[in-house]
Amino acid sequence: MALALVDCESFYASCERIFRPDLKNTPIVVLSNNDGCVIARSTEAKKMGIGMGVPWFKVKKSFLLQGGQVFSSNFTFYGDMSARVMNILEGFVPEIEIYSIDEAFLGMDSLEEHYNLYEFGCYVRSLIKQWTGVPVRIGIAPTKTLTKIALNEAKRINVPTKVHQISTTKEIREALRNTPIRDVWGVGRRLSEHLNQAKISNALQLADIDPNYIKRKFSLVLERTVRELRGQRCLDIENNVSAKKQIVVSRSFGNRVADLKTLRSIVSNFAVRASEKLRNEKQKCSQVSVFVRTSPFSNHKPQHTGHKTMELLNPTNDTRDILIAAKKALLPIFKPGYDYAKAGILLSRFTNETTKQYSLFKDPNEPKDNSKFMKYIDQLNNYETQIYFASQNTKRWSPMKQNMTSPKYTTSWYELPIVK
DNA sequence: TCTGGGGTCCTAGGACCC
DNA sequence: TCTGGGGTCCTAGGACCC
Repeated sequence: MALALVDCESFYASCERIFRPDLKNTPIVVLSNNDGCVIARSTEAKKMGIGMGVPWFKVKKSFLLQGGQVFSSNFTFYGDMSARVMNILEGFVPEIEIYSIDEAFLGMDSLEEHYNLYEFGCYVRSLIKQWTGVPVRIGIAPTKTLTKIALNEAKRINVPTKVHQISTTKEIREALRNTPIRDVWGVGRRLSEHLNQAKISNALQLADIDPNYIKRKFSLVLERTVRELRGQRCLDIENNVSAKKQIVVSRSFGNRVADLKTLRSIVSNFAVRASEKLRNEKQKCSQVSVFVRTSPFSNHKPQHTGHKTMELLNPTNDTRDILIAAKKALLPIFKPGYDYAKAGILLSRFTNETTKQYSLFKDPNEPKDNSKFMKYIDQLNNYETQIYFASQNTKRWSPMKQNMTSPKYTTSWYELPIVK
């Protein structure tokens, strides 16, 4: 019984290096929207002590002085590189779950009798490196939670191939003993605090507790984690991509926004984008929520957060309906006199696009289904034209600051790398 | 000055029913 | 003085993930 976890090393930072061989040993960090936080670090940057999620302004000076290279996030590019890696993996295994942009679980049960899994992992790793330039690490173990532990162990004992398998009880217990409780998949900040209070500080101690006791004292979720650590598979490979249950579009602003008019145009932009995503998913929603909030970090200033959910009588994915609902929701939560730092829209309560639920109180004047109109707009927007709705802010999508973005090397004809 | 964005699952407790 | 019991459904919020 074995699963594998393939994890792209420092993914965004590695992507930035692919078309910039001159940056081979240079420390690299990639920043979040607005160039706010550090969200990816190359090994060199990690060694310099740059933490995950630290505000960029706090480390900027020393990082750059030491010769570091910084990039704003270029998600279009990372998404494309991710698809290439996943594509290769799909060709090698019967079962795959793409877990995030830089991770995938592989089902290895059927390969086990024909292959040496460790060698198989090394082979896949070298192919991915050769074909995409992305370095990956592979952990192999009986359960998902243990594959994460295997990766941790590989790092601790510094496995040069970056591929590591733990399968015997001895290997597993040794790896568990060396994993701090906080590094266990499913144990976050709060849980690790509670567990530490109960004198449970490493994964082995957690694994040795009766799962039933854990369920009573903590939760069903942690019980599953314990069983997984003991080698009992509770989480399977989920290869049918299940439909989304909610869609969120939100941003922090580069500059604070205090007036309703500006805020409304920003929220309109979010609504338009969220509706596009919804149509892409072939779903309709019947709930639209909007939220706004001031910056929790400016605690000397008056704070306000507001959120409001609108129910729609008929499920829709028409931008016009969603825009109306979003603007209605914004009105009661906006209060003048506050400097807003972030806003967002959340669509939920999805139904399939093709099923139509008629309202008991159907308005006889309600227009006929005009989904063709939105399809047409989507088509236009996919090319060079850009159709806007009147309430949108057409100058900037959201008031964001970002100016260190690398080219869209692989997704734009105009930005293809040039070989000289 | 400057602190990300987008998701999932679980659960306690409220609303409601008979 | 004393004010049922048991069930379902829904939702907001918490915790976690990358």
